[in-house]
Amino acid sequence: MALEHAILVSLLEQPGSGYELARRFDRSIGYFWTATHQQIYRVLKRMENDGWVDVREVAQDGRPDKKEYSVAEAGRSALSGWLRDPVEPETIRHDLAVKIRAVAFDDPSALIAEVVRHREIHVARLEHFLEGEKRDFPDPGALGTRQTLQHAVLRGGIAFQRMHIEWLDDVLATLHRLRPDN
Amino acid sequence: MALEHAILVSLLEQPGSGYELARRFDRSIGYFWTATHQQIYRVLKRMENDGWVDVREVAQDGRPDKKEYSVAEAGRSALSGWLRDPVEPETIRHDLAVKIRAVAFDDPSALIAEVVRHREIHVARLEHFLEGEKRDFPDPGALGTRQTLQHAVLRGGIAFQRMHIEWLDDVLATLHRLRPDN
DNA sequence: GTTGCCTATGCAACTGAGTGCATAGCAGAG
DNA sequence: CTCTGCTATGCACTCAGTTGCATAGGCAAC
Repeated sequence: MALEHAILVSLLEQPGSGYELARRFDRSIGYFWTATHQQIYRVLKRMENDGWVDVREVAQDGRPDKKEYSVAEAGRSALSGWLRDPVEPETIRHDLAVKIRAVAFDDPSALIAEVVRHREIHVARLEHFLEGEKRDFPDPGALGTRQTLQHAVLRGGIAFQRMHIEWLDDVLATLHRLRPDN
Repeated sequence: MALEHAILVSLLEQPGSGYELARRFDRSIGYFWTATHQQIYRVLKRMENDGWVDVREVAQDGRPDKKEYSVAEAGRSALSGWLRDPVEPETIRHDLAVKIRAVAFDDPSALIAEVVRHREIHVARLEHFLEGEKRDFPDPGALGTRQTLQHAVLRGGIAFQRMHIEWLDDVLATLHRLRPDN
C-alpha cells in the first residue's frame, strides 16, 4: 500500500490539510495516484495515531479552520524504510481489453463508440499533462532535484497517454477491418 | 468490476473449470487481468447462483473430478449489457512514481537498484509477450475474428511494456545525472 | 433570508481483492 | 509406503477503496 507514502511525499513537498491533499490528488500527484478525501482523512488519522505526522490547528479568515499536517520524524523514517523495500509492478487491470476480446461474441459497433470515447479521454489527459509540463518545467536544464524528479514522473505519464492513444488507434483500425461497413 | 466479465469471455472462448480458468489468468488473459484461484472460485459460485453459468461435473481419470463451467443465456446477456455500458479508464496506481518523487528527500542509490529490477521485470514480460505473439499469431493476415481481437489486445500489452522500459531508461538516466558518482 | 456553492472534516456500510490455511484425489520417486 | 508434487475446490480473515451520507463555517447572488 502506497497511499500513506504518497501522502508523506506530498506533505514533505508541502505541508497541508486533508482538504488540500485531496486537491493535490486531483492534480500533480493524481497523475499517478488517486484518492478521495474520505480515504485521505482516514489515513491521516491513522498516521497521526502512529506518530508519522504532526498536526497543527490553523485558524483561517473567510474559511473554516483547518488541520495542517506535516511529516514527523517517524514518518520520515517509515518512508525511508519503504523506499528500501522492493514493491511489485502494479497488476494490470484493463476493462477495455476484456471488452475487446468480448467483441468476438457480440456486435462491434457499440465498442467502437466506447473506444473512441476512451481515446478522447486519453487525448485530454495528454493535453493536460503537456500543459503542466510547459507551465512547471519550461526550462528542463535548470531544475532543482525535486523538479527534475517530478518532471521524470510527468514524462512517464505523457508516454503512457501517447502509448495508449496509439494503441486505441490500432484497435479502432482493427475493429473497422472486421466491420468495413462501420 | 470486470472479473465476472473476464471469466465470461474466457468461458465463451473455451468452457472450463475454476482451476483451468486460474491457469488461463496466468497466461493469455493474465496479460491484462489478474486473479487468484480463490477469487475465481468465489466469483464462479456467485455467477452460478445468478444463473450466469451452467455447471457440469466431469469425472477425469488420473485426476480429481472437476466442475466444468459454461456460459448460460443470462451470462451472455449480462456480458452484452456490460459491453454497452461505458467503463472508465483504470485509475493509475504507480508505487514506483511515488518512490521516484520521494528520492528528493532520501538517498537515490537504493532506488536505482529498484528501477533496474523493475526494468528487468518489464523486459521479461515483453519477451514473454513477443514469444506468445510469434507462437499464436505467426501470420497476422490470416486470422479469424477471435484471434484478430486477441492479437490487438496483445499488441497493447507489448506497447505497454516497451513504453515502460523506455521510461525506466529515462528515469535511470535522470537518477544518474543527479548522482554522477553512481 | 434563503438558496447555492466552496471550504473543511468526518462516519458507516459495502465491496473487491489479497493472504493464509484446509482438504482431497491421484501419481511417481525413493 | 511415505513423501513430494500436481490437480482441484474451498473457507475465513483482513484490508484498501468506493459510495452515500452528515455536519459546519462562510460567501455571494437573487
